[in-house]
Amino acid sequence: MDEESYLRSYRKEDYDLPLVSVDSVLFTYFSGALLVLLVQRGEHPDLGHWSLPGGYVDQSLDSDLESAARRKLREKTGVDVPYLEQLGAYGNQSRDKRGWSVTVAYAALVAHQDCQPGIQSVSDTRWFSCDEAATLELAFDHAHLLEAARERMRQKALYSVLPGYALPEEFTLPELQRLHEILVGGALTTKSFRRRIEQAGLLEETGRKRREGARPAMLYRLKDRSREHTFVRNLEP
Amino acid sequence: MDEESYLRSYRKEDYDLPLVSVDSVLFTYFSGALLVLLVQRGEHPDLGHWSLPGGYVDQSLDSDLESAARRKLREKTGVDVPYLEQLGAYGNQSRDKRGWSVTVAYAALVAHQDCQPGIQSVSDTRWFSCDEAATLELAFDHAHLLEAARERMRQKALYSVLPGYALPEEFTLPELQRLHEILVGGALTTKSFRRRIEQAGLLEETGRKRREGARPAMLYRLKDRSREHTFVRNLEP
DNA sequence: CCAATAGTGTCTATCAGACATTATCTA
DNA sequence: TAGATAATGTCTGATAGACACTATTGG
Repeated sequence: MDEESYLRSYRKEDYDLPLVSVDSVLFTYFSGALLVLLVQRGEHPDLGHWSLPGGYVDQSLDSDLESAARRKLREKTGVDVPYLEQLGAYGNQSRDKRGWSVTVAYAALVAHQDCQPGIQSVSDTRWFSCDEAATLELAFDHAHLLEAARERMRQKALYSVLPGYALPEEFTLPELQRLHEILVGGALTTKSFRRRIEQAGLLEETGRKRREGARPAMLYRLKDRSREHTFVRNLEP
Repeated sequence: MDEESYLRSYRKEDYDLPLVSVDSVLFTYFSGALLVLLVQRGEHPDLGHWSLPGGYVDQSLDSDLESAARRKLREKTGVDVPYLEQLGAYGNQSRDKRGWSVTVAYAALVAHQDCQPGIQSVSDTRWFSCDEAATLELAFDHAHLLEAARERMRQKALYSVLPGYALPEEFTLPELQRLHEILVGGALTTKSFRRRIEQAGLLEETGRKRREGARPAMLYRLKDRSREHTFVRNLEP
């Protein structure tokens, strides 16, 4: 039999396939806290529980896994997130009561202000402080995914400036440092934090300043290179 | 409707599900070269092409994704690999001619000698030098997965001693360094390489020595901590 | 002895941590 | 001016790179 006939005769229905979903842990930073977006489930299973934004891959809508994750986030936030990174696939026979299932998890970052309008229009969706979210009984294994995303971001905070994508386009260095400190779970030394960012040339001064404390702080923008840059040495945790 | 009735009435058949497979990039080191295990496809699609060891998740045999990957590797090598790490999920509508499909890719390491008997008993499976494999027309998107695994291992070689799992239980430091150098794609400085391994206490002397060149080299074993340890600073690429 | 590979001593360069200091604002 | 936050200067410490050196083998 040649390949063409094989493909014509191939019937997916003959196989018992796992369910496939995508789920995203979308973080943002707002008024001094790390927030994560949760959606209240309106359907079984785990009806009423809070869960990560996500759902089944739709073969007609999604050309690949990342598009599926982006689509789900767009449906809940109204915007395309500026940073999305795959965490990994989690699949086993027990994580979904409906049967053997696989979810492909993503970690994502967005500026709070950019998606506030979109979120407020969807009543089942809201930001939780990350700490509070960790205490909730999330649907499926989403507590585990949240934990994994949190740990991934902690690492990123030690060797990159990626967390900056959770801030508005213009932000101050003290702001960025506080965000990194929350992710890392401890204080960072200002001097080291700033020195390496400057030396690597990852930020662009806007020229403007903003006052939060006493002295106004310079506003910066992420340069495109920031997305890929990693420092060869980690900061102390 | 309560959850129980929902689950009773839920029929997976009502949904169009993607195909789900696992594929592993199994590396080893033998006589100065990095090798990767390939399997010649005996079925459509891509009949006759070389491919990564893997296949569909079997819901009755596999309790989770990693078990599925381990099972497939066991079928081809006869052994349980000592190191297996998820690379990520790759899913889209075009990677498999049979339709929308997802593969969960793993990178794995094994000592060449440990699985030689198992491999020689399976005629469709053999080691290729990694460089040669990269030039083949592999099935599906396996060339891409191989590339991703290679890059992941390159990084590991810069900040860990994980590549050691591709060596026999007892190995010499020059051997380990040569392996790291192949992964990194360039020379490493012996002094730095050895110093950091010693300082972190990642290896255990066996007391025995082995001669390859002139002076015999001390034999070492990986300590368990090696699996998790990462250096805070990368070696120069 | 030489050639070859294994392994070390030691200096320098780089970059993070510590911590004092200066700068710029409000009240 | 005091108090607060922003930002920098400068020293120290850790660790990687460079490179010369010693060690151990066979021929």
